[in-house]
Amino acid sequence: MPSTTAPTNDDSALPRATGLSGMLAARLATAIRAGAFRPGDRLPTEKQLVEQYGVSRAVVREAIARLKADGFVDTRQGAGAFVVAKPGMANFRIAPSDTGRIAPADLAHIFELRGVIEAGMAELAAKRRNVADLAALETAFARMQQALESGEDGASADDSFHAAIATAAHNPYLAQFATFLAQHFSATRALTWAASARDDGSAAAAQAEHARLLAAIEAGAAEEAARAARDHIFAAAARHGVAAKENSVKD
Amino acid sequence: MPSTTAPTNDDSALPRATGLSGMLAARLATAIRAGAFRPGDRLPTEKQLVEQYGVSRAVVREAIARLKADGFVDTRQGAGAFVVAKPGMANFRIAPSDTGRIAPADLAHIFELRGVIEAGMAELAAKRRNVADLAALETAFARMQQALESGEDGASADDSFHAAIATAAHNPYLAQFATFLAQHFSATRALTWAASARDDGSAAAAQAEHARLLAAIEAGAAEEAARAARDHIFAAAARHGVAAKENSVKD
DNA sequence: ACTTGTCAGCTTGTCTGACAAATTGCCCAG
DNA sequence: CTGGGCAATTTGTCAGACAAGCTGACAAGT
Repeated sequence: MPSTTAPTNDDSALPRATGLSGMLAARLATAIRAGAFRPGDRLPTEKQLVEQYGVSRAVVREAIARLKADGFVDTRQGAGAFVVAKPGMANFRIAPSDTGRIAPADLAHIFELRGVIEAGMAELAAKRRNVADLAALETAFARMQQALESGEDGASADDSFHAAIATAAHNPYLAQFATFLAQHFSATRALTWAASARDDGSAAAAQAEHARLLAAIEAGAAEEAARAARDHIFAAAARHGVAAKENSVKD
Repeated sequence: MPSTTAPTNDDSALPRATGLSGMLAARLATAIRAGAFRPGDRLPTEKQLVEQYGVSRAVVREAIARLKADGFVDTRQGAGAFVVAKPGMANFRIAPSDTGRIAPADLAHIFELRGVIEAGMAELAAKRRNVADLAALETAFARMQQALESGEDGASADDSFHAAIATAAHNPYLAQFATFLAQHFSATRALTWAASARDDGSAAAAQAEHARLLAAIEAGAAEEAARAARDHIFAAAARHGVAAKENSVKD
């Protein structure tokens, strides 16, 4: 077995997390998701975990604190740490905290979620935008246009454009969630505006979709804005090889 | 100033968190959000925090671990703890972790976000539902109908109905986010199906909206399903006194 | 027989002190 | 001026101890 860095076949081969406490937290989280601890069960005491994993109590406590922050367990002084009824529902994450990566097979679903959000946001933006919102939209659009013509990187202008739509929707929660989703697509946007993508027309196509979206918002056409935003997200997904799911009715 | 429970003017008046570490984490989180520490800044060392707040290093470390889990800071051994570029973007929360409560003024925005999600989900469900999905939808609808006629509590059937829509949309991320949002409205659903609401027709109205939504999904009418879902959420908001925001264009 | 009060053991929360590992800045030799 | 290396600083981990709170059993009383 000459392998030196490859993971071994024991169950300590799911690191991907930094430090002892991170690894222990990841192992406990996967154990909970795997069903080793049912909701309502009390997981081993700190002393037992110390003996079982050969680490200090500080590491165990920090690992459990992370599970607590992730909404997997809830601790009560004197009683113990208990698995909550609905694990992972305290906050919403895209990538599981134990792996830290997005499965490529799930990209289509995430694009779809983003399409729903962007469509709803564009619809509200078309209804509620004021003069300041329109000015911000046009400024970002002009910056993208200049980047497109000069061949520069328009990724930051792209961010500004979508952020301006979020602002124009006048719903902080919607905007926060949209930016939360958007940050997981920074690599995608970088690809769209990369110099290599200038030749195949990716950036130009994206800008055309932006123009349609901007026009709809300026005109106050809510439904057209929603369609334009969703088409834009789906086109972006297609540009990066993420196949949109079929919408056939099966009955 | 006879007030006894009103918050005092010192900065130690934001408990709502359990334990010393929780309070310290809340204070640091609010300090970061207030701008006392800019993104990229290094916050005080553990020793300084120990001296400043009069707690042990274990408490300080646990508080910082919480901020790290919430995505506010990032620690590097030997260097210190640094505020991340975009605080609070590692995961999505409805209620700020330092207060734990939802501001009533924000309820309208949250209802709107839920309306966007439920509409998009219903639209997808109308396109993709299969026979099993339809069976689950009709079962949940029948349970709600029976609860309505017998005067029982139909909250759990209501949950099942919306969960069936999420399943029929065939997008796990969309479903997870929908259930994540829905759990913040358990009190709302309980009110709808409470015995006191049976007389004013709240439950009957909700069930009528459910019927329209179910019919649209069964017919595969995507846009009608989206409208029905959104109207249902907005009607639910109106039933609980949350005024929907005006949609007038201001330019 | 049932209730109630007490208590001992266990578990988490906090404190203290120490050492290991990693980073940073500075000094100094070249 | 440049580069290496050293020392101070800082986070990560370990170990032991006590405080605070919970649980179950047991004894006393009704």
